[in-house]
Amino acid sequence: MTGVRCRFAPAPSGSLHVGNVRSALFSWLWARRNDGTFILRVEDTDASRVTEEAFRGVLEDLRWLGLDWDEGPEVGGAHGPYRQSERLGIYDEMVGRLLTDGAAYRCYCTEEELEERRAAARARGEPPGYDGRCRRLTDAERAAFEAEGRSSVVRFAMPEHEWVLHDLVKGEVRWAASDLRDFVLQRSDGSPVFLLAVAVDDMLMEVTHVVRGDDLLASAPRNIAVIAALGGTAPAYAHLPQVLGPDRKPLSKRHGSTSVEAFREQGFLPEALVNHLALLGWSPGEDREIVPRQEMIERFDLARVSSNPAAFDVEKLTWINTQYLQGLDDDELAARSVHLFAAAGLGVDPAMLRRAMPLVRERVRTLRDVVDLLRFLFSDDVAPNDRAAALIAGAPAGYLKEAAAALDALPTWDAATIGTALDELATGAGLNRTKGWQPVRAAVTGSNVSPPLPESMELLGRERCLGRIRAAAA
RNA sequence: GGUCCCAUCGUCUAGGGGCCUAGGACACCACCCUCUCAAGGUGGAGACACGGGUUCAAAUCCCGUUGGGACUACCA
Repeated sequence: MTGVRCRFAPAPSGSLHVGNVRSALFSWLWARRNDGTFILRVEDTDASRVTEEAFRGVLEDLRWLGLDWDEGPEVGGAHGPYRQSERLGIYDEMVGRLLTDGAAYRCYCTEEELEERRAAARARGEPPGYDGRCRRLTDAERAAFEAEGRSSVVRFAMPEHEWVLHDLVKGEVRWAASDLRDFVLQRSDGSPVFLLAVAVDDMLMEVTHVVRGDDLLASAPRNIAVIAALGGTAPAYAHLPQVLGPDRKPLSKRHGSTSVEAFREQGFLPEALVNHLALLGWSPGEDREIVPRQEMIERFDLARVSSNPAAFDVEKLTWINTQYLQGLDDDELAARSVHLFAAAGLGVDPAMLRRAMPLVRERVRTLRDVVDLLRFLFSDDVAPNDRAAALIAGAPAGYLKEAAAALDALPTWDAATIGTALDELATGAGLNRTKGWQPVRAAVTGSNVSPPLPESMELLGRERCLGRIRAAAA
């Protein structure tokens, strides 16, 4: 008896969008939860649109998210190959079997004819699917079409009875026989259609649980029928509700930056993204929100997955991200930020970056915030932003010049000493700490917002601080 | 149009007949803390779509209405 086998079968369209990732995650969680096998299968039969780069993007995203696969591209497995483009021969063979068994038939209807009859059926208020005409062709008629040189597709002869699916999250779903019409398995150019490939692969790969979006719910009975016709055992199905965008429309390219890549570039941690996605349609119970991976695996249960759609909430993701960010130690936080500094065109001194971590940890929501907050350390271009310029302009006459002199005279350069000096300076000018420190902050960092000032200045070094303050004073 | 799916605070959810004058989280508001910004703390506002049933009792079960969504291809 084989254990639980789950799969994720994305079309390689570049970076995965988070709705797909949620499906991948739940499938992965179910496999892990049951000490089962997680399979990655790439649905790349639509060769025209698939690039090697898009394929790599999918693998990269999954790895970044920590959704490791036991069978699939680059890791192999006993049920390969795992790219549908490499399985074309298998689909051919299966179509042949279906044809000889009479479970499928050649259909010679042209697109125009189909369209016409569809429109007519619809006008009569009947289900618009294929009417089954070629299913009943006589040998003579078939021969005539062949002689005529008509091209043909292979259609599946859908058994005419009611279909019942016991979906793991939707419960019992029924379809009347009349609603499930004969569908195309193989196009006239010989290429397999999704419905065929999925069924064949799930069967051959011995998948036990198909966890996917509920936009595929209606294709379940077709998948099952094909597998049955092939003599296989159909897997159990769990159709997940859609992930919605802020406008409550299914999340799609229309919502712009919803790709894993985009979130990574915006400075989100994979564990935060995973955590948020896990909470969409599933709840760990006990009012838990932050759920570490291991615990997520232990608590996950398809039976507890909700069947109503959930909207992806960047605000909540951001909050979750800060929770994880605060849990990172200095080395990790620094290491995870480095690539974003590079992306921002900033070269970093690793030691200095590392020392700055305690200053920013509790004031960043994304890794990009780390870059924004620390930019002044790694770039001497600190032209003040508008608010900073206003602070500098609003300082008492000669205030910054005085500050430079006082700081220059300090016996030692450490946060405590700097802080005391700044306070004395402020009191001398009749200002409170807030008012007194802000102009200095603006001069040193170019911004009205920064990590704690004395500590920041210690890190920056006396010379660079003085240079900036004098420049601002001028 | 047909078939199917879905319906608790703005959002994610807990809830699976009495424990609910509906709990938690994000966001929001106020206050506290405070060198800016955050983080943190305290408090606040905020929901069972509607209408019928069933039942001693319904957010929870059933039906309908309304509203969303999916599918309805030689797309996946």
